[in-house]
Amino acid sequence: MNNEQPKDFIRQIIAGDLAAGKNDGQLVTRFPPEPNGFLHIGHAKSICLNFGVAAENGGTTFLRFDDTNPGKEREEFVVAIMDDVRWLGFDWGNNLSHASDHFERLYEVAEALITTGDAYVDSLSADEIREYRGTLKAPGKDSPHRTRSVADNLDLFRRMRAGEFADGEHVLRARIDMASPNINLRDPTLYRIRHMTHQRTGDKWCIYPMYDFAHGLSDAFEGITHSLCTLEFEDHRPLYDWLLDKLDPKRRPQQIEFSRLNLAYALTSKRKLNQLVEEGVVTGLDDPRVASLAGMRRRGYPPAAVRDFIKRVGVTKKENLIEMASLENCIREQLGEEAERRMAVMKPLKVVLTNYAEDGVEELDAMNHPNRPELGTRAVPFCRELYIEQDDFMEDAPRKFFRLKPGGEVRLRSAYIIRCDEVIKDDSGQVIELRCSYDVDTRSGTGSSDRKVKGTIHWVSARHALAAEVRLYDRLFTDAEPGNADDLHAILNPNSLEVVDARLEPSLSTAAVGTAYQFERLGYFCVDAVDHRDASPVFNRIVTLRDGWAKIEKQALAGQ
RNA sequence: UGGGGUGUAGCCAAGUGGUAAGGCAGCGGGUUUUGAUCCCGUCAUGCGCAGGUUCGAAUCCUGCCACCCCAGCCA
Repeated sequence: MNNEQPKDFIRQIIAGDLAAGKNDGQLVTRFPPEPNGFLHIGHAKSICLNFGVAAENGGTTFLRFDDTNPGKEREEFVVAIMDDVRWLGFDWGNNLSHASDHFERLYEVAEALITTGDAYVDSLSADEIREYRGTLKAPGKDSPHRTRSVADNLDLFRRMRAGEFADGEHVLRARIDMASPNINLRDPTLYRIRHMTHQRTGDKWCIYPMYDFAHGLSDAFEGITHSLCTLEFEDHRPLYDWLLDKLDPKRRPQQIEFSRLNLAYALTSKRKLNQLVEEGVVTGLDDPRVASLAGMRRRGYPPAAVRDFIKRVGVTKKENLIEMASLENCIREQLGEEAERRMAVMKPLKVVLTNYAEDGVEELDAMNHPNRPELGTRAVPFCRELYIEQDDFMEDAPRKFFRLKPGGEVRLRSAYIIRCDEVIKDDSGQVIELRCSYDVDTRSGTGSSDRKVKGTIHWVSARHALAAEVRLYDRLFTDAEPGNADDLHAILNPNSLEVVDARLEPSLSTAAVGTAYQFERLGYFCVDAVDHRDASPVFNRIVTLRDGWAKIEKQALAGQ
């Protein structure tokens, strides 16, 4: 993995500002989520950008909760978001803030704007305000209340704060230009009345600042130098700057916009996700099949892989739609590097080695990582009865099938070469057991035989293996069409969760919880396992299942 | 002629007047104790289109086209 951070246009601007000594050579950024839901992969871009660019330049980053709209925001999301940011590997230190921390100061600025004639209380209804605003092509017209005196405005605004009015009766507006071609400048609303309990300030306030008012000012209060946000706020920048002009802070933050990250087929819509939860299709917003950061964490995605993905995607102002394959490559690459390997058989097929001693048991040395000997080895028990993967045996195998077939040979990973001598079936013709013989001279690592066979498969000892109920999550839930799925049920993959009765290598005991895990042969999918002995989760990590992903991807594409 | 943005390969993305980086995907080959990994090769006579300036243009100029965002008392 290349650790050099490419210089995108934002990093170039910042490097230039720093070199020019702007902001006294300081760099302060912020990641400002509204605590109204879980963070998803798209947020990772903003997190990595804001925290990343600050860390690279010795700057600091605030984690600021934009909690200006009570009723939509909850403490539970605040906690989840902090967990996610930490998981991604970033630390805000003491720089944790909330827009609500600034409510008093924001109110003071509002009064000051009233005093200078830059803001006024409007008493039009929401519908009337919309009408007066005009349209995209036609200018708006002044509200009849636009000319209220400073004294009246101040009086009304104070009474708004005091709770004398009902929701919607009045609103505080900036006095800018009702004919501006930029609709955001047509006297934007600064404060609205909301008789609601705020998750942090309780019932102290019944008027709440709007995003545009609170955000720019919070940036200024916190000494933010570079306020990085997404493209849809480009039209808000003139308003952001208008506010700063009025406030005239010693350090003036600069808003810079970049395009948000869109992951093809990833389901990130809050509405759809909540529907999945309500219908019990997923266990929650942190279900391993959901593209939330919490889901990815449970799924076993290494945070370093997500960071690498964000780095590869880059930062531009271009609308984008990143292919899932790009993310998957980062995950696979990171896991391939860091994950220790263990063997587990998802769909067991019994194998009996007819020439192996009845009571014989030996401990074979297996490498924990095929390319990193420094990660050591572990002992894997081997005996007369084994389990292999049902898929690793084919009775009528095509020419190019390299795994086990009648009369054929295959190597058992870290063990011996075996030959399939006899196939045993039940009454229905189902293969239930294979009688095989092993070649004692081919024990792994002995070098006593240079015999080579084309195929290698994984296995577990039937006597020692842990029986486990394993839930296989083979992919993230996706939209049938990027960002446009009306029928939620049409986008669900019925095979996205499969429960199998698996057999695990003994070293995958409860002690292995949290151990990165990977099957080598396949691509990857997520596994949740429950050890039957104590019913606790044994591991929850990525397994490769490349073919499965490829297949399903095609299915989703064909479904359009 | 509302305003603001963006166009480089299937998907991202460098490039800032000197002759199109890199990654993903794909394709071809080699190694391999899991058909994985790894390695090697290949993949834009071309930069939305059309003109123009220049010895030289993805980069500069002109005109056009396409797509995205904005009319919350959401963020």
